[in-house]
Amino acid sequence: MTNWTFSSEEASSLQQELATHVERTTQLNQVRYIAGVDVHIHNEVGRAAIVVLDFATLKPIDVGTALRPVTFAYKPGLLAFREGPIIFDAFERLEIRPDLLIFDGHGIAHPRRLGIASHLGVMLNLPTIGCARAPSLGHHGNLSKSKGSYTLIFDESEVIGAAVRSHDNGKPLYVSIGHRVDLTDSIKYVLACCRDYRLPETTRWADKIERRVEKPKFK
DNA sequence: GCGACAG
DNA sequence: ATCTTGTCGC
Repeated sequence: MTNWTFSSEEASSLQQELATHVERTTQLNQVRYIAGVDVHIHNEVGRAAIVVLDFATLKPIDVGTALRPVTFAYKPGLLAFREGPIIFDAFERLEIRPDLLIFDGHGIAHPRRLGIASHLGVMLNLPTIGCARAPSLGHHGNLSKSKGSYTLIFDESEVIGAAVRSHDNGKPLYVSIGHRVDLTDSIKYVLACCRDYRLPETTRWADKIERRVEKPKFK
């Protein structure tokens, strides 16, 4: 399951098949635990982290990490095949199962409507949101500079996501449905997690944190 | 043929 | 993803 050895053509057709299983309506009861997912790759060695937060307080309560070489080269539209396997490794190390996961990448805002958030959402059978820092497909109008504003992204006549201002005067985030969440809720949960978001401060703190693959203790 | 299409 | 500098808001 985590040994993905596909050609680009096979990967692409698998996406078309999996895309038929994506559900674009919200099926969330209560979100008690929400998780952020990201992968860092250096010299073809990947490090993945899934941080589970208590949604009420946004305090971290669990983390799953993984370290392994990546094999699939990056190709636009096929990010899930590069980062997916190591994300599964990290997910298996979680002790607390999140109700909702936010990915660093697109959901249905994707050529075959199956970005990494949708792909992993279907495979994990969990609600997911795509939250990318750069747009992929589609076009959108202007959005105001104030935090919380957003504008829909269209591909032809289809709404595939929204450009969302997560903080005043900052670069927008590109939010899209991953799986089992509608766009309105996707935007809502992303903004809720950006409650005190400030990129420069986040970066400064991140620089001070020693990279580690051991599981921190929260108790 | 050219451009676009996360990380 | 990466790299660098300047600018602005709080």
